[in-house]
Amino acid sequence: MSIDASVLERVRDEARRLGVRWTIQRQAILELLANCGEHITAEELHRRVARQDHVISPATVYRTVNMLVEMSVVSKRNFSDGGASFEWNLSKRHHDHLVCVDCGGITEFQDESIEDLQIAIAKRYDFELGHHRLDLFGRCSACQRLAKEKR
Amino acid sequence: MSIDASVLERVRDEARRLGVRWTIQRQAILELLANCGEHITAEELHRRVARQDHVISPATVYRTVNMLVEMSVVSKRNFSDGGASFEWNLSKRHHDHLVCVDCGGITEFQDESIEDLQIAIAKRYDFELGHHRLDLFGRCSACQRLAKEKR
DNA sequence: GTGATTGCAAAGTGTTTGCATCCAC
DNA sequence: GTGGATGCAAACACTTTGCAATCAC
Repeated sequence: MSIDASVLERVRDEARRLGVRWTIQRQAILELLANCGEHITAEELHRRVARQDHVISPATVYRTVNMLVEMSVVSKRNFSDGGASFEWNLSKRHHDHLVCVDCGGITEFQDESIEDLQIAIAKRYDFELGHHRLDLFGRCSACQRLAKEKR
Repeated sequence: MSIDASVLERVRDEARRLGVRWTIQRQAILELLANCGEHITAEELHRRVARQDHVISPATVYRTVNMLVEMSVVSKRNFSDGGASFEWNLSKRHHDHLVCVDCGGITEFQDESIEDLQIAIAKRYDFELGHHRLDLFGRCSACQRLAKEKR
């Protein structure tokens, strides 16, 4: 399943409206981000665009993702040390993450009651809530099995 | 209110038990971490130890905090870009964070029902839950007032 | 044509590492 | 005395920036 092309067009048009020129590189990065579905680092993004055909410099990747973050098209996350990862923001409900500390795998989940509780907490502290992040770290079922076998 | 000295002694003894030598630098870093009460970056930690009296290199600060993270005495967090911060782990209940995007201020809070919900979610995904982090980003009440005045 | 965007290389951060010296044990 | 810890500087990984050439408009 790939993202509806009209969504990409809307991003492009919004960018143009802001006086931004639409280049092959930007289109390629946008498409990758929209369709990779997972969290992707700038480095990996660069590798994939370069593989497709066009030469692209890391600088352009960074400049573009920063622009997209600015436009709220993708969001930036710091799961751990090393590079940040980027994630497609549009056409997806808010969700949080289960991060496996063994394999690094990320499972997304969503839970309405947690969202509600967060709103209640923000209110309690007179805090004007923007976004939030909830990451649960632990061991996924596959890695649990693996760990048991090794024992 | 400063941390009970016996807690620091216990950390030192545990380190020695692991074959680690206890130096003036390590003692200074440990004390600062235990008593600063907030989240502190390696850079700030370095500045404060250096100010006290002893010369200390950034390398030593990094080596020491990494050791303390390894020992679970402090935990490391990546709130945003730039340096990670470190936070005293002992003698403190688990809590989460309200991060003000305007002033960068961090308010801690704890909420039992959120903790419970997280356990339920982990169970749902057959996930062996270790630690977790929940950060709410937004604007603290002081910055809300400031923003209103400017308008 | 004009000015924004690109690639490149250089500069910047934050953090780690190699090595000779030093010091806790 | 011995081996682990330190300071220093160099190396690192990730990201940003200056600049001339290029390309979208």
